[in-house]
Amino acid sequence: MLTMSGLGIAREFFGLARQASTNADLVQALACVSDNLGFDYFALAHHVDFAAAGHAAVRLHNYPDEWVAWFDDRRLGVSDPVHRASQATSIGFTWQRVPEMIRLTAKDRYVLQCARERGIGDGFTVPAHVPGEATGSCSFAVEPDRAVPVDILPLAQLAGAFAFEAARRINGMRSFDAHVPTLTERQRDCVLWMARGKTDWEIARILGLSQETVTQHLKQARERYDVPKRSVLAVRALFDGLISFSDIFRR
Amino acid sequence: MLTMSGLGIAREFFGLARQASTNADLVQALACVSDNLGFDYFALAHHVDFAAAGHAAVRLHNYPDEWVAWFDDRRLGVSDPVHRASQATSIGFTWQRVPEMIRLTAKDRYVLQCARERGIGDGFTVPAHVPGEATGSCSFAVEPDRAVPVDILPLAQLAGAFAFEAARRINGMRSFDAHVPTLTERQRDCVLWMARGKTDWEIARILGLSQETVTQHLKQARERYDVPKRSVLAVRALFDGLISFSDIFRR
DNA sequence: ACGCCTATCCCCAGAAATGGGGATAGGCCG
DNA sequence: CGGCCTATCCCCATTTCTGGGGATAGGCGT
Repeated sequence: MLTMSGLGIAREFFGLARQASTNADLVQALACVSDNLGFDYFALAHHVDFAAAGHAAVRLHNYPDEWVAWFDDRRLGVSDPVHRASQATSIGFTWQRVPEMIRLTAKDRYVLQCARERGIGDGFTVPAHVPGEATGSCSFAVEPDRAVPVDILPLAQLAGAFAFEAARRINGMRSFDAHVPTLTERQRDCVLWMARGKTDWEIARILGLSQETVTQHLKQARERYDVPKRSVLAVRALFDGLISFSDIFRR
Repeated sequence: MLTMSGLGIAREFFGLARQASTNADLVQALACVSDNLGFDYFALAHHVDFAAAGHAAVRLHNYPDEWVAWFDDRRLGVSDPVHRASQATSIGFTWQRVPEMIRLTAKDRYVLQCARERGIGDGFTVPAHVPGEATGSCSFAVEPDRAVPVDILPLAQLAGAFAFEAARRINGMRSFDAHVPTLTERQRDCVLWMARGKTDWEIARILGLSQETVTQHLKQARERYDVPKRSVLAVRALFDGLISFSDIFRR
């Protein structure tokens, strides 16, 4: 449809992706950019067992039905070698490089071989990960007899990243009805140390309080969030940004 | 506008970043691209308390010394609002959008104000996250009286992403010791229901297992992640993308 | 001064989780 | 085939958490 070249393709795609308000819009935009960049297929997906958790995950693609059925039958969403490799890098990679990135098992090689037999040759995958959300990626692929257009890979990198973010926006990955309880400083401190795996007694030592006081703070924090267990308290506190993964993992 | 000169800048930078074998090389390349894109500053960093965990983290920048000293004094590596916001998205964002992305505290506003007073105005931050590694980002900033060059932000997005990956390569972040444990299907199921606040007994009812089996699955999951408490297990499973907030909150 | 929030401390009983030790059965892979 | 992983079940003792009930003290605003 559109004749685009170089960054013109990119500019056009960003406009489409930004305006897309439905997954159908995004599929159309991806099909367009994928075609213009010289690819045969695109696939934007969360790395989940799609059959089991379909409603919470996004998957947009124009892969052959036969391949998708085969993929889902074997529940490859999380164990697919390309998906696994995409968890080892922050930018896009061609599938030729997968063996350098992860240890391929016999099963992985079998998966790649089967993909080839079903029309999927080489490809380029842009990983996308947001802490607290399912890992995902946006891939562009060519048929077995064709080569990945290496010259435009930076553009594919951009398109993949923008497309994934558009998918997050469209599918409300971050939307959340307000009602965010406020915790006191001490309650937050206790929640943070709790999320780090400390017992009430240990938190008491760390903060210089009595064990009873820490228990009380966490009890009140649970009450404010109206959750029954500290594991949910940690999750909710993370989701609301009360504490962050960096907070928890820093030493 | 995305101009041919913009594309030229990008091409040149990718070459430099790919060839860079030391952090000094990368700093030089970043300074060059930052300048050419119309920014005054760049900062590529892991979101950690740099003073405390400097050896394991990367930080390359050309910020004013005064600002960095102020930043480190307050250990803002993890709580800096821009860093926190970068954990809520998969692509770059201008700092003006931070208030839409996270809840700003009074302290956050103070931090942003102080940055302004120390020569840092608006900016554009590209998040970079690899499961199992510290979150990080690559930012480009302008002085308070200048505007972020919005037209070239896609190029900044690309440059930031490539620069971060180059930093990972140069600093050997691709170590396999940051392993993400694999859980079995059942273990994952149990972790998910646990993160939703269910007791072992309840999970057993839900999954049609005995309470002992659920206890066992969660025990083994904790062992694989080498964590002592289910709250940490929930946090780690979230961080690694094994389960997601959408999984937990969907009903 | 009074109400409200916060932080701190205390007690108790019962439920739940943790950390050991086991066993059986099926599937997959070399 | 024999070893390894997985899923399922079971027992035990101890620790930890949860959900009730309290108390004292300071700060803050009206």
